[in-house]
Amino acid sequence: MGGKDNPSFNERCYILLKKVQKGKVTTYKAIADALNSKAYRAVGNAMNKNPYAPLVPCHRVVKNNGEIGGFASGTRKKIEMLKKEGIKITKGKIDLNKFLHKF
DNA sequence: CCGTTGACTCTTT
DNA sequence: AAAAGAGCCAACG
Repeated sequence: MGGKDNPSFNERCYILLKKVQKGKVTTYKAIADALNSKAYRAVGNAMNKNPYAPLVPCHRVVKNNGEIGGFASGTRKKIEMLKKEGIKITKGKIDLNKFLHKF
């Protein structure tokens, strides 16, 4: 981030995501919305490539329906990290009313 | 420039 | 409730 080109869509995702504190999550849609875009999928792609982990906590991004979503190193890992941060996952789902970060 | 590719989402079966 | 279809959009070759 420090010495890159003009902020691409991806960069903006990362900057936004950095604001999500431990114990909270956000969704692909929420990020796209915050960027005034409908590029839900592009957000996922950005996370998949995230070069700034763990500074940018891409594991705190889940699906809009509370399911976990994917993870470059395996969804299993993602779940464990989230649990370790205090997020409860019931039947593979997160209660967004409780854990969703508000931008 | 055009076609493909997804860590997606919404609607309709 | 679960699956299938359609829509979306940035990145890459």
